[in-house]
Amino acid sequence: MALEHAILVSLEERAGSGYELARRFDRSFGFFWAASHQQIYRTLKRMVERDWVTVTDVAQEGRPDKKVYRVTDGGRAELSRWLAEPTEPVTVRSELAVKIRGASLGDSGVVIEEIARHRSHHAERLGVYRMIEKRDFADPDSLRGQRLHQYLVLRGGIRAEQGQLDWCDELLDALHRDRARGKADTEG
Amino acid sequence: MALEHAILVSLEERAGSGYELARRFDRSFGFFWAASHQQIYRTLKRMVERDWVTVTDVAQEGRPDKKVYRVTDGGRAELSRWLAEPTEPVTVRSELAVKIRGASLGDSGVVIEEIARHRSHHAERLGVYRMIEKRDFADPDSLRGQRLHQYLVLRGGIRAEQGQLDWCDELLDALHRDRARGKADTEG
DNA sequence: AGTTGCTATGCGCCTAGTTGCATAGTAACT
DNA sequence: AGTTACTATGCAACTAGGCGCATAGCAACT
Repeated sequence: MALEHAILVSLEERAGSGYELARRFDRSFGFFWAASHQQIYRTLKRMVERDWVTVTDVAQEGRPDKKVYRVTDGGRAELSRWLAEPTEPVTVRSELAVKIRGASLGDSGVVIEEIARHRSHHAERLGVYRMIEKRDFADPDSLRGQRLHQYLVLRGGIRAEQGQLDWCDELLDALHRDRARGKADTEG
Repeated sequence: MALEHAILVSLEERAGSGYELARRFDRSFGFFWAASHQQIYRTLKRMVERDWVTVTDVAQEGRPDKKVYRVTDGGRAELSRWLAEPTEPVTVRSELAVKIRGASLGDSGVVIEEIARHRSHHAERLGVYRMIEKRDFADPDSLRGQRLHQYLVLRGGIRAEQGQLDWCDELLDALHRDRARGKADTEG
């Protein structure tokens, strides 16, 4: 699993608390890896036990104390080990695809509505990603190192959302035409 | 979760045993939903308890007896209910993306090798899907109903694999150029 | 007689992840 | 004084899924 490793990467870039990590996972890191705060706190606890990170209590003004986590040498070693280890390519697991296969057996109208809902979702995500691309990475050819890597991950998100969006359009077009033909058959 | 619903859809199209379902999930259904035989047997057992399917022992010649599962009215009702229920769009969860972000902190060479490995994987899957598309769906405009839905799901698989492949190419190109620039800096 | 391979079913343990709930300080608004 | 919102942490129970292992009939080959 990669949540631990995603946390190691994030903490290497900048030390922080569980709460801060959760916010990072909501934003840039969450482009490709969602994690709830419960998961993050539990994982951090385990990582402390394994000596991959250390924790320091930090008093704050005007807000509750926080625990700042920092990567140890052991954590860096684990990250190197994991980077060199092959991982399985993602298996696509699409509930929407199951629903499309099920459309023959039920009301295809509700499936079409569902696809439209997914289309909106992906269009919105894509809009956010495109905005970030334009705002933060105006000159991609000049990027290097960490900044380049951030850009490339964003590109992956853009490609994934664009792909889903295009598929939704293909689905809606084909299913609408199929319905129209079915109606013509009944009437004619 | 959709494994139960994927099984319902598959069994509605044709009744079968756990073993047969496992093979279907290895083939067409597995384009978008992988499931091990252990998972399928366990899920079928639960589905019998819920009266979504019935089971009949069938003696066979030259091979072990099998248990054939059939969808009940209750199962069909559940499938309808689920089809109408909104599902969350898939959150992309890419270990490869985590590794790219980690490349700044470790050996970018091993990350490039990993991307190349993923590229091969996606190229191979895409090849299989394209072959099926050409062989089984030569005239997509004429498709209707169940056959159309099968084709549309395959199209989703093609789009997903093509997207991953293109991203891998973009990654390899950018990371190679970044390395070459770094080398030029050291030498110059 | 032994091995390999396909068909066929299933259990037990573990990890990862989700859901719901609980606590608590501070600030700003009503 | 009460509500809402943000910061900050965490547990308990549950579900899904993966990994390893076990059993067993039959066929074909060695």
